[in-house]
Amino acid sequence: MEEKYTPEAIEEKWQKYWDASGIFKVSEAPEKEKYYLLEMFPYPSGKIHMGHVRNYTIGDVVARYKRMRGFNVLHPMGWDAFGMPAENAAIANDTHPARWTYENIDAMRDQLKQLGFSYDWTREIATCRPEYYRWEQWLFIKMYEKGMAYRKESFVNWCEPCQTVLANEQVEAGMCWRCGKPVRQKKLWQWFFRITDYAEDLLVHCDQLPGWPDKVTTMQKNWIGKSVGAEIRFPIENASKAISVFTTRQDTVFGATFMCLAPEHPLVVELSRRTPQQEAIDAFMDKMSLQDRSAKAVESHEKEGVFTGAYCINPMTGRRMPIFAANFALMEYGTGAVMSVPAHDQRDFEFARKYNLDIIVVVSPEDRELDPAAMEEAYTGEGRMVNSDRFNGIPNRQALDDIAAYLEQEGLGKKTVSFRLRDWGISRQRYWGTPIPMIHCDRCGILPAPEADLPIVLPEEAALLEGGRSPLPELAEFTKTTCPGCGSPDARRETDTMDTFVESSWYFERYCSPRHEAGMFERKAVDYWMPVDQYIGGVEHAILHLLYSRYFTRVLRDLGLIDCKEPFTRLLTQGMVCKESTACDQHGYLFPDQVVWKDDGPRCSLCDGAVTVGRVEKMSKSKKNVIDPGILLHQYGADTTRLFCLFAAPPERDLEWNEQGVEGCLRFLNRVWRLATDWMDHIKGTPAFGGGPADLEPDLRELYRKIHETIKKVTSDIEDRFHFNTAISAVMELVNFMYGIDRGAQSTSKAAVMKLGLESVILLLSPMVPHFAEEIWERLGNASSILLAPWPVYREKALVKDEVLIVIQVNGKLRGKFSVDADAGDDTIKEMALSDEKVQKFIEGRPIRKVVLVRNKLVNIVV
RNA sequence: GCCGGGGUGGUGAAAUAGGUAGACGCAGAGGACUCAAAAUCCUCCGGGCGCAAGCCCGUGCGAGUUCGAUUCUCGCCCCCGGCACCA
Repeated sequence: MEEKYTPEAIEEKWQKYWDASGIFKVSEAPEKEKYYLLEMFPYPSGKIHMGHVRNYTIGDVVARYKRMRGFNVLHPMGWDAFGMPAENAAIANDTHPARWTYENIDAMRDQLKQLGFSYDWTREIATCRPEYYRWEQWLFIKMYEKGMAYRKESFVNWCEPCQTVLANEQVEAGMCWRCGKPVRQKKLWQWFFRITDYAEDLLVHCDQLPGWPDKVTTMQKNWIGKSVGAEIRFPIENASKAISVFTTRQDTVFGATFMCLAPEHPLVVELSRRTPQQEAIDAFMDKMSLQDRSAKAVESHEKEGVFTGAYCINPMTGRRMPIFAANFALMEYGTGAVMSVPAHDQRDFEFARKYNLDIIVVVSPEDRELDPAAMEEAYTGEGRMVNSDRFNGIPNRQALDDIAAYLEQEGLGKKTVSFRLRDWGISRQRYWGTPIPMIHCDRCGILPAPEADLPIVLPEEAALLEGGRSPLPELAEFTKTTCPGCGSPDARRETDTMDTFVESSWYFERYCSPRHEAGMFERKAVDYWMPVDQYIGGVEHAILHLLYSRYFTRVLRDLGLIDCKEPFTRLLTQGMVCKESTACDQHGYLFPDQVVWKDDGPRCSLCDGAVTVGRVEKMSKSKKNVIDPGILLHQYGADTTRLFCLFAAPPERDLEWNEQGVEGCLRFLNRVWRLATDWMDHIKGTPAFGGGPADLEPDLRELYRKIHETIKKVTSDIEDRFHFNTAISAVMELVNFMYGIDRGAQSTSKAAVMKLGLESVILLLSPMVPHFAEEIWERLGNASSILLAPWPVYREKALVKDEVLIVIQVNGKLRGKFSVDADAGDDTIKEMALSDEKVQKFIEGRPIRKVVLVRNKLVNIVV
């Protein structure tokens, strides 16, 4: 083994071998323990980016590791292939979404293969293929039949000039990103999934996902947002109707002095008719239709409202309460109406001050008296009830229950729970998505397409219309159909397509039997593989994708299609890949290779102008702070690229890209290569040392222990917490140690221990740098692939140390250290610490108050 | 704004259950090898004071709990992710 490490040749060789041997192809093997490892599938945007490389490298290490531990590992890959970017690219490059998507998939598959990932490529899926979405349509119909899918009116961003619905992303500062004109809120009939039926269940099981990071379950719980309170009816003055509100503060109902309705609330317009406020309300509604109504925007807007001209009656006090339309009230939450208690709610307080509305204190703190006129903010703390008739004097916490019970008893309201979670709107007025398999008939209404007609194929050759409009509504060959109810030839197909989150909510189940044609999946395959044992992906999906997937898994279970309830047993959310951005005055943002780093600072390679270095942020095309993995692969090879992704930071942390760090990784691989080369002749025929420490002379015993310590460290770093960076560090330490072993004086035992060391290094690194490991493994004389070798095990006996290092502190500060026999008694250690020369100096003349002893670690002397 | 996370040397990071802060890399400095360079190998590398032994300071900022805090608690500052039609 003389020659240099040449990644290109080695990587191609082993990729071919893996491919030809079909070693990553798996099937159900009930006698073997299964392990389903899944990484979030990519959107086929054109090229692999560093975020993908990182995500899939992490996954591949775990997959290969588990395989070496004897598991039957399912590790599939596919494409989240529907979505808006294909439409945007089609418009920008005068191509077609389907063509663009399929070309991207081919390019990206090649890149993934170059990285040497251990996928079972025979299971590849693309969600834009009819074979896939056919079952999504089938499921939609099942859900419709069970009442889990329904239609209601809701708002969309509408651009009048483009005649299109816009995604939130396509609205920039209230304007359309294509034509720059204002965007309006428009009401449309749309399809929804009744996810709120599962709100409680999804919430409760957040606490039964021990393999998930707490931060993710916390975010999900907050997203579901359960609150316990009461629904109270406020009769409208001079009308037979009442306004229903949801509140968690029914204890403050005696302090409610006005009512706020969401602008979208149907009563707003109704109540203002034929009142002097009619015009003001119309103007307000006009303004609101131009305002961004997302929660984010609503929270940050200046609170404003308009009197509707109508009043309602506080059912507890009989007080006349003006009814307002207010921009901070959300139609989607509770009932879309808020009983306003300005004394005890900050938002209501600000609103009352602004519009000069009455403030009545009903909860009084123990330590002071509240004066409504002098208050500077709402009092939201606890206290005793005042101005609340029969409830006066009791603690407000108790009043929560008492008042709820009273309301119920008097028929004025009832105890209830409310969720922040809303039903999942899945309708998209877009072309590049799964057609919703419904049919509109003038006579029969809305009916599902007959199952035999599935899939309802998206016409792939259709072209987008101007402004990015979906061609489907105007495509007669698509829309024209026969009504399955009455046979009328004038029925029309639904032209909305589904949210792409729908495809990604069940793809992990489809992977279990991806070519199954008789149903969504083959029962025995899903039963064997599901749930996913380890799911890995970006933290940006912590809420929506994961919640929708959990929901879908419940739906499938309730439809009797699968057994499993939670789809992902363990979850790892990885951080983003970041890099500083660079820009020059003339050319704006610059790609990293457009910047020349000179002595007087960075310069633009195009104009030689000065370059400003921006902050480190997520790699994105728009900021041009991207590293093309393709170039990296070419320059350093897959193994070095993979190693750097793993070494630079632990997975959950953001990773800052640094070119020099990559070179360090290549250097390390070269170092291992050289170590193997240097020792090859000595160790090739020798079996790895299998004895115990007692069989070795002291200097080899140390190497022997180091090897076992490394195996233990690497194993627990991978198994328990996926901290590959520290695992790699540990191997580096072992390699550094092995470099210190003298090659001059040879002995059989030395060769045997070195063989053990080198084999361990290669085996421990093999999930991370698989091509490199295969090559050295082969050169060490092994006839079969390293993939078939078992993961190394450490011996507890090998780790035992004769002596331990004890640190001495005086008042918590480090003052000395000494070595002692591992089995020395506490008193001996204390004595040794106290008699230490340096320590003496610090305790001299001061009485010893306490001596703290931590076994095998430290002695702290308190004086 | 709300929810969640993060902040440690010149730099990426480590310290797994409150116990030696900075492992392992990168960059840098010095040396060896070389005609020379590259590669490689060896040594040094948080700040201040000191000839030295050593002492003091130091994990975003301020307080607290503790014999002992990067780690726990409270308050603040800055950065990042999500906020329902980007995926």
